[in-house]
Amino acid sequence: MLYCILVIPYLPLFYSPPNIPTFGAFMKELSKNYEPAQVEIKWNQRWKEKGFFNSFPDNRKPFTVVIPPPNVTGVLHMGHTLNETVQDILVRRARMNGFNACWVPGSDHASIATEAKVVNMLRERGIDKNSLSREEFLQYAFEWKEKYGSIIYNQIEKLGCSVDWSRVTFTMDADYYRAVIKVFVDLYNKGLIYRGARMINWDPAAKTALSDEEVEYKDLQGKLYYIRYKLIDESGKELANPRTGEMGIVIATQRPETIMGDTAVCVNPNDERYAHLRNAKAVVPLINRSIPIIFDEYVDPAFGTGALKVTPAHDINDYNLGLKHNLEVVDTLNADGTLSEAAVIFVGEDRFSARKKIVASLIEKGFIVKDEEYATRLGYSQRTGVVVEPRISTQWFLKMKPLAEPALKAVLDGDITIHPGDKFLATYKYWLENVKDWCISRQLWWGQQIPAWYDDKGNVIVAESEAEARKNYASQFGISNNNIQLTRDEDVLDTWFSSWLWPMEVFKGISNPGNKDVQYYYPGAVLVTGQDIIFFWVARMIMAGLEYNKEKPIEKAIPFKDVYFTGMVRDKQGRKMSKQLGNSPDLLKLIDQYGADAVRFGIMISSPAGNDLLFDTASLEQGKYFNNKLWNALKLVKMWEQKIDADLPDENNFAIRWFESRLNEVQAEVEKLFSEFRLSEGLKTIYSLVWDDFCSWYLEWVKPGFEQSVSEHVLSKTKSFFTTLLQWLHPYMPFVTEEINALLNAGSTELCIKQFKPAGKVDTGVLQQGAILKADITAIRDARKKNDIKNSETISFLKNAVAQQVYSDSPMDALLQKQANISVIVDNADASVAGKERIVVSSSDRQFYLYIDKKIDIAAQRDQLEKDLVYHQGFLQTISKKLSNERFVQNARPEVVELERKKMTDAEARIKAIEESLAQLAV
RNA sequence: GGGAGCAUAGCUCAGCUGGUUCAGAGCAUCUGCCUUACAAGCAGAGGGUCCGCGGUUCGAACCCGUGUGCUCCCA
Repeated sequence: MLYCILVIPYLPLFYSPPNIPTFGAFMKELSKNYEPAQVEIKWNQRWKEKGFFNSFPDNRKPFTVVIPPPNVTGVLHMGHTLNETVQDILVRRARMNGFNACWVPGSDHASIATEAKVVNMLRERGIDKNSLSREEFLQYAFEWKEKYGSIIYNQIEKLGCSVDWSRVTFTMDADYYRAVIKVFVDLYNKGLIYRGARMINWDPAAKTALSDEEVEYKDLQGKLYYIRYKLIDESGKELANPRTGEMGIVIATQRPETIMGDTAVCVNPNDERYAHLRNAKAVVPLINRSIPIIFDEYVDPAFGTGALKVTPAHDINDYNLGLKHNLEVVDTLNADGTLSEAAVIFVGEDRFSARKKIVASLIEKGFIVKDEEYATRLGYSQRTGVVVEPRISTQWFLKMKPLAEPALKAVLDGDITIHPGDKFLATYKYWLENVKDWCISRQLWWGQQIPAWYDDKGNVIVAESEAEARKNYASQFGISNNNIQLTRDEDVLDTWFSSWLWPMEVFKGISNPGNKDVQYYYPGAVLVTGQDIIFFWVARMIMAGLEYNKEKPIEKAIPFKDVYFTGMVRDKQGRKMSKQLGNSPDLLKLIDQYGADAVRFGIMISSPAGNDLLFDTASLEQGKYFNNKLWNALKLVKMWEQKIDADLPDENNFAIRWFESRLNEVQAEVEKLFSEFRLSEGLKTIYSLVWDDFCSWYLEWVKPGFEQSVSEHVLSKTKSFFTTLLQWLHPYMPFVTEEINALLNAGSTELCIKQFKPAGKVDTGVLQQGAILKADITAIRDARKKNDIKNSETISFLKNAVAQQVYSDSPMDALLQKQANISVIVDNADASVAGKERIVVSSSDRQFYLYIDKKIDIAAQRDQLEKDLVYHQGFLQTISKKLSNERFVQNARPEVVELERKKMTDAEARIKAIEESLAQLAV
């Protein structure tokens, strides 16, 4: 016994005949499971060597996509992964559809975020930014960019993105820089850019202005302090309220630390409580400054005490009141958020600690009447996370109205289509209709320096270079060039002021207008981006595109034809991915673990257009399993190559005709889904076609029995079907498909450039037959399972008349027998049936009888059949009720009525069949 | 405060112009299988008051109103 057990497993190795590889040998050639790591490196190299993704203008139609340039500050997160995957799918598909596809990669200098990181890096190295010159600082910043930019580019490549690396662009490249400056000067000369003092959002950590869009509001619980201000009349005598006898006036504020900036107290002119205050003055507590009482209907008498302290330097509404009433502006804060000299007390103290101290001394001196909890809202800097400080400052602005109007029109007229439109069109429209001027200056060094020069009197000259500025200044002011002292504006431009030129300037459309590339590639086909930057970026690109291509027809002026918004990637629990939560996975680790194709699959399968997706590695696992399924199908087909028998009769014609029609049918479906940008559904459709139709049905149908041969025709057809499936799948999963294709069809064209063929004809007849066959096989397998008949067990078999009719097609009949493992066909009179139990299997109106030796549970069968009968009778009843309803027959569309009639006859046939079966059971 | 969206199986979601072989998919669950491509697999199964209420209609997951719960955007 022991001897046998030890020896038998080794026998096949010794006895394998020559020339026919054993399964063992075969396994050596093709690994047990698909192993992505080496395959991905290999194909990335080969694609690059052959330059498949480098695009040059030619006479094909272009398909241009510009990557939303990731910030150089870090690494790609899952949101990028989704974006890049979607773009790659569209670009690869276009390339395979005859377009000259060009996908331009690049990155964004992200001024605030990057500068903050560089400053931190310097601090860690013990260098203070303020000790550096601008040029020195920029050198460090470029060093940073080289390091992190390359990390991002590496990730893009690892993911399999088919970008044209020869066109990689960075928003601080020399040409790009010139383009931004050129646009600034141009818009200034057109009167669209102006400089003005405004209340702006100030980031005290980054010490820069922010645009409205860079501020995020959070609800929180604040405190409202009621503070009593002393009142005095013109002679300096303290005033009491004549009606109540109360001294002074009580004011409610959330920000007691700003009282030193108060320059008035405002009350409503109709508020009788304060009618006695004309010509009176209030005295600011702690610093004893007297300020006027002003009267304005802006104040709501019902809110708080009906008296408002006015601090023009620190609140936009107060600022406007100040303008109206000609108030002094006292700015009590420094740029870094500490109290300034103007505050008189607590100078140099941070605003939040100053608040505590001021509250303490107000309490101590008896100024605070009470405090109460108050639900409020604070603005936070999107970049540094600190509370934004409203601040009066001189900044550069871009007038938006004239730019917004055409940008809105282009979308409303359908020149640009937003996907999914129902969701984001309204948002886009609302923003553009209510757009405010764009604050474009930033108090930073990392970015394009504003090309404005000032003389000592504050006169400003805007020009593309200092030389030109001097020349213009000289001619404007009549001074000889040599005597001019000009200083350049210290500030740089908002990052979005450079990235709004992206679709043009990646082709040097601004720095070298009308060049061959921009003429060919502009406008882009589709822009893929996150919905969160619809205002920051998308709307502004449309504005820039229209502004700088005014002479062209609209379809040539827009920066892209379609905009596809992806949703946000959240974690399994639906939380946003963030560094603080640590719930954002490392892309490279995921690729190591699952393979790039599986990552792409996982993120796409769970990503309905425009909806947020909950990222779960379970879907990546599904992708990995799918890779493996493809790999194993390859192994099966490769094995058949060793088993060809040219003389074999072709009995698999039915399976081949059926699958061919399925392919053509699904191709049309997939094309429609793509035209609607429903990429996730497209993948699902192909996935199920591969796994279910191809692997579970077709391959099983044509698979030769153990140690049997396969015909040349079946093999070549199967390979061609498989290749087509790989080709469709390629845009989603480029590596595994390319690899399998190469192994399946040695020396063939690479999939990434192989052109799609138009869909062939669909034979609906054979599709219907296939559906019937599948249903019947499943029904018989189910019956076997329910009656505990092993698949290997031989059964005798009889069909009713309807089934006999359906299975008069003999190849189809052969497949039914093969797949249901039926070996003996009997007729009613057959002697072999005598004494056997009979199981009734009904599938629609077809009935199959299985004869077996063992006892079966007739009662259970009867129960099941009776349940079916009741259901179908009920069904029939509702349909006949519907059809006997005159209003239905009159109002419904004819084809609907026809369908109902068909349903009725089908139900009748089904009921008849079930009744027959029940009668048979009774025998 | 203003606006938009969502609610369907245990989970994540499809469900196009309203038409009971239309309540569906994937994952998860249960059952049986190591069948020479695949146990990362095969074969089968169960599972839902389509958020509540009212209305329109011959007919509602789908249209309208309303309530509840959640999400996002803007101030």
